[in-house]
Amino acid sequence: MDKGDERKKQLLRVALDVLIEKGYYGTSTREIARRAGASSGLLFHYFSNKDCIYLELVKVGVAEMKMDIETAGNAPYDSLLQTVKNIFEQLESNPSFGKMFVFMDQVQHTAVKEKEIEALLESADICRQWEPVILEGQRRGEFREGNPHALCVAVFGAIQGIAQEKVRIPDTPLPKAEWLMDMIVKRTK
Amino acid sequence: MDKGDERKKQLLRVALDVLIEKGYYGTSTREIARRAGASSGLLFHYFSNKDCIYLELVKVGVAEMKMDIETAGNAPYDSLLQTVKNIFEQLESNPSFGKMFVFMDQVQHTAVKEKEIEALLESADICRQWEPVILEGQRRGEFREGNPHALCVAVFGAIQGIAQEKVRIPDTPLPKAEWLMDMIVKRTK
DNA sequence: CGCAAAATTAAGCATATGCTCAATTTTATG
DNA sequence: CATAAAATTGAGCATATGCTTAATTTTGCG
Repeated sequence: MDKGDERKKQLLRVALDVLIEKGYYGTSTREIARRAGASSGLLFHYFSNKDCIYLELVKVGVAEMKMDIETAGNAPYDSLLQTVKNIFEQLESNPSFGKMFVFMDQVQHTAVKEKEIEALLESADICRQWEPVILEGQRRGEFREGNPHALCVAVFGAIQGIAQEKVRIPDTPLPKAEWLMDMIVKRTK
Repeated sequence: MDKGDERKKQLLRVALDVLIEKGYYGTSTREIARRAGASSGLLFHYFSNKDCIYLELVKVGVAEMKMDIETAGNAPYDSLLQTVKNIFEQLESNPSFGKMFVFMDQVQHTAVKEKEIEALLESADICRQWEPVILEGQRRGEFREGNPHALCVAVFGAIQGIAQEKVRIPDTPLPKAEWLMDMIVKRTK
């Protein structure tokens, strides 16, 4: 039972809440400490500085955003549908998952001059992740023609926007994953 | 040529940029003034306090978000399609339009204890705006069945998320408006 | 118990912040 | 040009911030 490690995790949880509420620059180390029932000194005992807390959370966020699309041989439609379904399920059941969406979105619009953070964000150009599956779907003639990047933007943007709404108003009803898929499959009418 | 009014507008423009970059709490009145080539004193000559600048921008944002869907007798599909097309055209041609999207999204996740701001945000539950047209489309059998609120969330969330991506990476290719419509029209296959 | 390692605190420093105010410069107009 | 209104400045107060440091308490363990 590493008591110190528990405190650290707790401080990170609180930090995420405050960061979502007030943004990076508006989040004071004092408030994080106070809300966690600790002193400023203690916070700086566990984290060498404020940036370091932020960086740690961004790392978690990037990892969480990388939803592995099991393109392993599966049909592009099925694997994408399953991925979207997974995300929606997590949004319904796990509030901190949605929070991370909001946090990461905020991170991407916040100018923080930290080399390491910028590198992390580039490594996780989350939107483009979907491009290979979409290309494969187009090759097979299952997905509609058009700029594959634009198709990525459509489906990923939708997920992002829907997640934001869900966090803001938790009882928001989520659309069906199939509806989103209809944006990218080839029309038959 | 009201010189003072021009300054005020300029200060508001700069304030929007800084607010998007750093969030409400991280935006200092000094920085707004400095970036606008003015002194702190001048800023407080035009705005009685920081909240007042924020409020003014939120007002503009709320107004800009209320895209009037001309449901006037038009078929729901056509009027919705036209609305989405308009939004995408503005996103391509007018960068400040996209910025407002990002700003308003940030506003909705930022806890600022200002009665007036909360009231404004409620008055502009932007997502639900679309519900009447969607209901009419369902009544006519043109739109798919399902929770109309969820259909709103799908199409509005998508627009929101796409706008965010466009602001973050300006050369992002936008999806076609018709693709978004495919989320809500009744499938024929 | 004894005692070192770990957890925690409180005070404090240098700097940044929101905002005020008296004073100065610029502008417009008779 | 004169003069009042408008625009603008810069110093300054009270408070909040990031972070340090020396000191104190709590914890685990032989």
